[in-house]
Amino acid sequence: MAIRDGAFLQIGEVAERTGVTQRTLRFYEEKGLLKPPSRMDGGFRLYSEEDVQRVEQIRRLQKLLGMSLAEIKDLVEAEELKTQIRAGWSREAGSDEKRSRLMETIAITEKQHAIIREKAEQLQHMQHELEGKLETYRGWLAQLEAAPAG
Amino acid sequence: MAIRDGAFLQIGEVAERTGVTQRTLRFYEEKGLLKPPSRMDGGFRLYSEEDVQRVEQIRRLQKLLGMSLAEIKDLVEAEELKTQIRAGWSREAGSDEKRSRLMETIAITEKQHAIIREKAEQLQHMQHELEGKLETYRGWLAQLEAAPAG
DNA sequence: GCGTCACCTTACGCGCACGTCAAGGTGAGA
DNA sequence: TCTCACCTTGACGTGCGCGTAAGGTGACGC
Repeated sequence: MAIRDGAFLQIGEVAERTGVTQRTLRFYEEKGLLKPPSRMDGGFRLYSEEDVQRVEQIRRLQKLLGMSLAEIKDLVEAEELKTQIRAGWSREAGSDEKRSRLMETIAITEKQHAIIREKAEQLQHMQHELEGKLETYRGWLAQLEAAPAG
Repeated sequence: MAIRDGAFLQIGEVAERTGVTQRTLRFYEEKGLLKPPSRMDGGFRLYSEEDVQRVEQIRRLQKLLGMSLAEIKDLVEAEELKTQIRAGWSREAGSDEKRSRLMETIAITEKQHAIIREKAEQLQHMQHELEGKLETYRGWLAQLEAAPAG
């Protein structure tokens, strides 16, 4: 039976939910894409829902953007930073530090945004190109239907 | 000195123009992504402008969509089919065959379109997500600027 | 106690997409 | 004819992203 200690998941469940293998989860951890999860006494990994979302994000970045894990690592490290900021947001040190951290976060997010925006634009370009081709082909087809002579 | 026999290019020039290595060009040929180019007497490969465009398309599909060369091969084979259709368009057999080929081409193009459309949509989703985050962060920053007390 | 099951680490293996020599042939000018 | 840049075909090497045992641990059920 699974453990369901509140919101913690074992590696098998995380694998099932995210569609990756356990090996992949350990691999991501090894490569620094996932922070080392907490453990049970026996050494079993205990993942949070946040970890699950991280995995899903990694997969999206892999499949949508074709990014390498090294590149993705940079991005998720940035995400980590954001989480840290939110965590210590209210109770922490001076507002100067908050401000500088926040600006860093914004800079990182803007970078991510720029990357995605560019790809999205290129994809839309390809999309429109294909739509044009399709119209052409359909035009030809219509001509054929209209003039059945060889 | 390069040869410039009309529109034919040696592998080195193609490499330079497309930004891939000569090895990569031979590799693509080996894998069936590029049709075997014509050759000089001595065996040197002679590429056409069309080949150059094919290479550029392959690279786009790789980088934008993160597709494997095997997947790309399917797509460019479809492109090849289209080219064949256009080549033998007027002088070839019955209009029935034309029609069926054309419909096949349309089906292939629609598939490509569907793939790209989906990716483009997902990317736009991510893009909007990031834009939302950015607004949030900028709001926080504004709050900080307004209330300088720790 | 014993089996089963889900997990653990360690470590070698694999497919992909090329990189990188090595050894030699080709083409055109001095 | 010589030279030299450019090309040829192997064939082995490399980095990435995992796959796949092999051997062991801890908790549960009988």
